Amino acid sequence: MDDNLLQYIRRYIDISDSEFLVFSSYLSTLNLKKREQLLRSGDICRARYFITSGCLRLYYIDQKGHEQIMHFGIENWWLTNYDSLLNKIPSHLIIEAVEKTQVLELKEVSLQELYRKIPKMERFFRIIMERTYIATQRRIEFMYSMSGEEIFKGFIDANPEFVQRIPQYMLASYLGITPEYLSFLRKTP
Amino acid sequence: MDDNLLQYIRRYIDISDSEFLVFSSYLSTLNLKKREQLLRSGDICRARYFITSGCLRLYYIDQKGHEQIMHFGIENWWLTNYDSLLNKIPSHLIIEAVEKTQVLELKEVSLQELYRKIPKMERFFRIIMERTYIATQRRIEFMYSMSGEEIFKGFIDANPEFVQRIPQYMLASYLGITPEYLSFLRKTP
DNA sequence: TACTTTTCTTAAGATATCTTATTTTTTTTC
DNA sequence: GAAAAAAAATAAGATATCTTAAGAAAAGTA
Repeated sequence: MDDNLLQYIRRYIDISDSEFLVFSSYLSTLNLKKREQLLRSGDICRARYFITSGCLRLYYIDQKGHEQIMHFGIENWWLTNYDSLLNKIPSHLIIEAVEKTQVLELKEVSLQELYRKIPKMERFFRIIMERTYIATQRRIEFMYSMSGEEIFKGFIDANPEFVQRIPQYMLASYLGITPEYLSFLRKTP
Repeated sequence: MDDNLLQYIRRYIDISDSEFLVFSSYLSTLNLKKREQLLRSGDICRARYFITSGCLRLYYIDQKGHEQIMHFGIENWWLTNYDSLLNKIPSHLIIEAVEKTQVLELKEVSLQELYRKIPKMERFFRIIMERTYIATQRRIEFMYSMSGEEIFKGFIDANPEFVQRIPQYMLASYLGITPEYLSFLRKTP
């Protein structure tokens, strides 16, 4: 379990076994049932979550009462509400398990302490942030330039296995179309 | 000029005058005329740009030949194509001056050297990245939950002075609507 | 000042996407 | 394994937004 994480970290920085042990000591494992929430609307987010198995979604409820999914997170992704976490403001985003999910929790206070103990973790999280940002940029570009139909077809082509894993109405929300329209698009060849 | 930058950096990290001098030595000042390009389509992006005055836009040309503006940058913002910069791939995004603009150029190779000399710059750019990401997240959320009309009205309410500064067709592109539709929305009360 | 280029407006017709409502299918729960 | 709940499909009508095309206004240039 933690071995997977070690490999993941070593993709980005050199870290000794002993340093990794220190890092690990700051993490706690959480097991979530389907639909269990890690972050509730109104609460201030206090931690980052590294997903070891399963799938999370980050979403909010809009004025019309509809769920809007901003992100999904799967194995080997970090997920949190950065705005709430770093600016210490109540979250209107919800983090919830789409399926049975296991995460490693890294509390933000612990992380600040960790930065002091092992300064190179600063580098690690810089790199993670850069990569997260790039992924988001690509997504914006994708959604800017295409119609709903192209977004939908492009997404299932690029992520066929993931599409199988989540309910269709969640995919629709993530892609920014209604479930009915998605259903309509599925039919058309 | 550089004093403004120093203040800006000290908002996020403690940095001594001498450390700042080292940092400054890695920067070069560039002056751009309106429409001059900092990054051309097809080139690999090699630097980050800190805008000291003026306005840049980051955009691409879509399949239909239309400009799609992903971002604007104004005073005290960093702008670059992170995907091209960090993954060393040719950029299809263009960075161009909307008006007469002055930037400080920080080459990526220099930055890697700087991280070694002054490790706390690692922290600085981590924080900048986090803030940049949060700004983008907020924007996605904004655009997800609203119609074109609401996006437009919300944006001019939030950024009245900026709206004055750029041509309307650029604003339309940034907001993801056609200039004709924007023009139509402006009339309706 | 006049000329050229760029930007903005207007309006009619076209279309992508949403709404609402109903039915069918699949999944969950007891 | 039956009942209940959740998810998906279907379809008709409504609407937000785009397309196209032309003319007006503004800005840049000689």
